[in-house]
Amino acid sequence: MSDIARLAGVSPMTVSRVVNGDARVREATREKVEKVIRETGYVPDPAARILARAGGGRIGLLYANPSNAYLAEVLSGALEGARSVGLLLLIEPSRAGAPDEEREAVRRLAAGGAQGVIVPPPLGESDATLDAIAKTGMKAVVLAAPALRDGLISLRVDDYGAAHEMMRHLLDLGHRGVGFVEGRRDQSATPDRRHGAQVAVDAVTGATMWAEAGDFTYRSGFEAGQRLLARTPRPTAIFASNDDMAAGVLAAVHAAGLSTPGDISVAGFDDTYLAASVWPTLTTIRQPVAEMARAAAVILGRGGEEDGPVPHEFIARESTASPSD
Amino acid sequence: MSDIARLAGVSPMTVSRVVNGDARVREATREKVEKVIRETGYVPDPAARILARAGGGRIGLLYANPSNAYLAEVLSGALEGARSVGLLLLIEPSRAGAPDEEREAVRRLAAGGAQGVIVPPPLGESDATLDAIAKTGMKAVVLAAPALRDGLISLRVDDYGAAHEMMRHLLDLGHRGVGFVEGRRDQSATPDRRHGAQVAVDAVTGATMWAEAGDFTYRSGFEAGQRLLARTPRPTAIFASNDDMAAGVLAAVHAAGLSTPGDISVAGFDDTYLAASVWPTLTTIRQPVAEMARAAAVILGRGGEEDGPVPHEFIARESTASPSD
DNA sequence: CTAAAAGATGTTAGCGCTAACACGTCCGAG
DNA sequence: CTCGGACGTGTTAGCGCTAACATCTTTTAG
Repeated sequence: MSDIARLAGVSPMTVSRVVNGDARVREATREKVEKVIRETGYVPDPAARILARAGGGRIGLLYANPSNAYLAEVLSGALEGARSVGLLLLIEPSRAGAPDEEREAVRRLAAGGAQGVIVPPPLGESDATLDAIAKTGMKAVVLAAPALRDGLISLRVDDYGAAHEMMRHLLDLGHRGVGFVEGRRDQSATPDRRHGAQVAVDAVTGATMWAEAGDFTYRSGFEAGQRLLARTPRPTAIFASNDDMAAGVLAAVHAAGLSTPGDISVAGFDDTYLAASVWPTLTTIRQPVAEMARAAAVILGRGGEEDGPVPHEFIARESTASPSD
Repeated sequence: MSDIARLAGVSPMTVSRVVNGDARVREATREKVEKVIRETGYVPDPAARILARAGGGRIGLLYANPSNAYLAEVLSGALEGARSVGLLLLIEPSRAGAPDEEREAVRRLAAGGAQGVIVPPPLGESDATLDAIAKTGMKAVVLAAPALRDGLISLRVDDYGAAHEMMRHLLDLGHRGVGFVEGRRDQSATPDRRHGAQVAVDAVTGATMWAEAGDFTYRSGFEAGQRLLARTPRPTAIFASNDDMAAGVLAAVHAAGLSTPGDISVAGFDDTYLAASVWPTLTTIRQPVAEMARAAAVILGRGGEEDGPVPHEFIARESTASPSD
């Protein structure tokens, strides 16, 4: 860094300011420094930055295995958000369902000097993690989960509204008997989604919704799909509360010798990688996960308190159509 | 750290020695210090360690979106491996297929002081990434890909052997007409797996293998499955060269009104999350991805040169059985 | 045209740790 | 004994950067 400073004819501190996007640097100076940086290919040393900020400027990202499908997006978003506000991202593996490990992960982040922590699902609804965070006094942003404790900031889509919208879509297509596959009972999005779907159905005379239990896995979707297809009258559409289960429902439909969307429309929720790769591709609700993670990093950095629902997006694909009769 | 030193009645340097397992510390002193560390829950600041070690002690992990399913495992493994040898892990998003971004990601790591880099698929077979790495002089360990350049260390399972073993399993069950779904042509595991399967088939008189193209996606598996099922005589088993495609094949089997494994056995490869979540669960080959990533970090840290195939594991689940006739 | 405010840059100190060397203290060989 | 070395521990300096404050320069108001 001092080399850069010398080459640009300024002090190291000014270089630091330029690198960190400090506003109080004259345009001419900034350009001079940036030019030298570009020419030399200088990149600041992350370790030194962390150290110098000692206690400040770091945030943590917890992650647990089950959030598999999200991880790449969460990571990218958080990394980018952290970079944009000049924060360092400490990444720490945790393990949902193993309270000791969850606590240890939080403790590590705190020991690492994180002032804030991003908590993706399913950790955001885990008492062990939440309590440990509260104890350290770190700020926390939970993703896709409600703010279960005071002081928590929640970034999530409006599950109720999104489910309502999806069910509305199915009803508008003309479906009157619709199956619904619920998610895990211990996640608060589950009742929200079901409720949204139910309210949409109740608003249409002659429409009925049959709900079946599920646990967000492909397999549970497959089984719930089989149960729904065995009903008389048979539903003409099935709305599963996540994509994995919707894929399972799709398999059940095919296994029953029926086609999608010809005989049965199928809808999912989340817009994970799976939604666009199964056949037919799934009509679903997109949660802007990367965007949420980026926002979380920015909130933790700037100390902002932006709460409230994140906008979701209805994604129409091939798996829904009007009933054939 | 100085707190620990004070509490234990020693100098900070001695604490450092204890933390780093330096041999020249009297047993009594070590115990005293360790006791204090345990009681206080002290965790050394990785950033400061790295910094003090002047430039050394950092490795990078590149990741590209498509490696979605692997990411969580690769990350956990790499993080743990890095921690175990006291390295700082720099994580850098890249984008396979965008040469400029790939080069930029590598450049960033090099500038960040990484002396080595872990390259998960599909970046390990990308010229842009590989050339950029060579230019920086960093050591590199590629995961699940061959060492396409001199000096590269490759950590991969024996694709040929594993495919041979899986096909052998199907033949042993009594299958004689077996479908095979290939992966993307630009990944070297593809011919290896096909070849392994082919050789196993050739060793059994009366056995035949029909290969279909695929590109590792669920959808391509579904389509290849449909083509294979349309053949006469129809295969009694289908071996797809990854789990996503195997799941697609499963869907095709069900769509054709057939059952698995009753009518058609299906086998996958990789043992991703999907393999255990579809119904029926997939017989597949497990690649110890987390283990490989951990090993990569350790190799880069210790400067070891351990090469050679990583042991894979044959996982028998529900999707394969003897043919019904 | 001057003084004070505002803006831009420099200086000093230190983040938490570890190399490198300096300093005891105890040992056994001569 | 007495000296060289082995051993255990402390001291000093500095890794590359940034907070906080100090200083210098420009602007603005009267």
